[in-house]
Amino acid sequence: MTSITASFDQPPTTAEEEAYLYLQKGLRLCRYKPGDRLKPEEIAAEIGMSRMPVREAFRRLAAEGLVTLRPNRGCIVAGLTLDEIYEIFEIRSVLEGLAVRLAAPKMDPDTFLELEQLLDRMERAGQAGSSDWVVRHQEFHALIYKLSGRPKLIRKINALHVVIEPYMRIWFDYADKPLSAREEHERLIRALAQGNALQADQIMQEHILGTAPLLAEFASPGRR
Amino acid sequence: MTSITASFDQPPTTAEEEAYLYLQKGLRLCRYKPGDRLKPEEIAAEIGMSRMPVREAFRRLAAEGLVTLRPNRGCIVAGLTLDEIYEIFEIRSVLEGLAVRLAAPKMDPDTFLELEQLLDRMERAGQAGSSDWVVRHQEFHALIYKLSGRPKLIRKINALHVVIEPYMRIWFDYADKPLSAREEHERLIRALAQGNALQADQIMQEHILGTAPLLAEFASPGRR
DNA sequence: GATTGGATAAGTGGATACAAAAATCCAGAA
DNA sequence: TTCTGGATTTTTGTATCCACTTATCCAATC
Repeated sequence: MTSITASFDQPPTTAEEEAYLYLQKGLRLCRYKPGDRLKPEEIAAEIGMSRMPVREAFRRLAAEGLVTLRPNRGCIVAGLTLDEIYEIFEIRSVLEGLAVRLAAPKMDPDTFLELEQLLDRMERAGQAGSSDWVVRHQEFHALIYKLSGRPKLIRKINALHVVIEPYMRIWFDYADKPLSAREEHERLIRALAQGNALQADQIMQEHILGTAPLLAEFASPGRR
Repeated sequence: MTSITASFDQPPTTAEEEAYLYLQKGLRLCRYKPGDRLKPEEIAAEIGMSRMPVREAFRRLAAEGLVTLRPNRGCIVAGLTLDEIYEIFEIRSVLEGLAVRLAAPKMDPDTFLELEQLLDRMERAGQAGSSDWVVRHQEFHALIYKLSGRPKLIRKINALHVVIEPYMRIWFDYADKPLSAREEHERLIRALAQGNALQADQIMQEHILGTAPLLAEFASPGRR
């Protein structure tokens, strides 16, 4: 249905697009690790093109903060310090808080039902220990954000999610998240159903800032 | 001192960098208008390089939302609809609110003094009708944000400022801003001086959302 | 007069080539 | 052994070239 991360709907139309998606995927799946050097020639060979489109893809990724580009020094996978992870969570908290605040007045019974169903599926997936939980969780949040009707805001939120995905992945793999998150999610949709925008905002901010310390615990070893 | 917008400190080290700064400047100063088509060849000729670095600069600008890039259709200067301007102001309000909230605990007497001095200079520039007001105003805000100690947050705020600069420019030229803003600025630094983070956040959000309608008034005619 | 089809021009995307910069390697000296 | 300086290799930055897509223009047709 609605994916929180960028749409992979249509196949890439240009080589640059293909390179961009290929690299983004590699970064999100941790195929490339922080500090790794991405060599244009190598990557170009992997996907069967010349260095040029790859270089252009680098520029985009750099603008999104996924890699660092230094003149004559090539492209380095950007890592996040603990402070930076926290900072991104702070930013997320206000952006996603804003999104739910704006979504609250647009809540309708149909959407409420859909959200409850997603919660149920999350619950089941969580109990089964299925990785499906992550996907449903993203759908749950994406659905709410979409309600806000703010495309630019949603783009910014998604961009941040891509940046922290490698760190979230560590967390998802080890932490016992479904239990802790469940109650907050229910409080959230209840506030939304009541049209209590400020409370929903508040819950979302706590929801996000609450996960930051947990994540730091897993992200810290081996991080600069 | 501290400039709110990107640093023009050192001269560009690569042709791509030069193209990027050249284009960004052109966009900020409204030399290129929304809907204009930017032809790589033309621009490359203007600054004495080939199309390649210009194309790469386009990618960065596109990632920042300043231009739109469509396959085989070239590079179009992005315009903002009224809705999009509002949306950006909403995003700004929470981001800059967060920045002052985080700045509050780090406030010290020296900085307070510096802020007051900047307010005075703004006051004088405003009464003289000098465009200096805009620069001081940016310095004032930049100083507070810097206090927050959140580099990524500051970068995001600055990026948004670049996007709306052409619209702010219209507003600065016509509106009677110093009078309306003065009181809010004073309330802001008073809240900061008292370490009242939440109140400072609140004031900042109101400060930003309050200017949005004024700006829309000027931005609307002729905008799609 | 408006519309359509196709020739022509303009522009874009990508590969290759080449110069310049950085990284690497290795021999010789301390 | 460790450090240093320079030659070699690798990699990056940019220009140029070619193929292909899109835009423009003009004439033939309705």
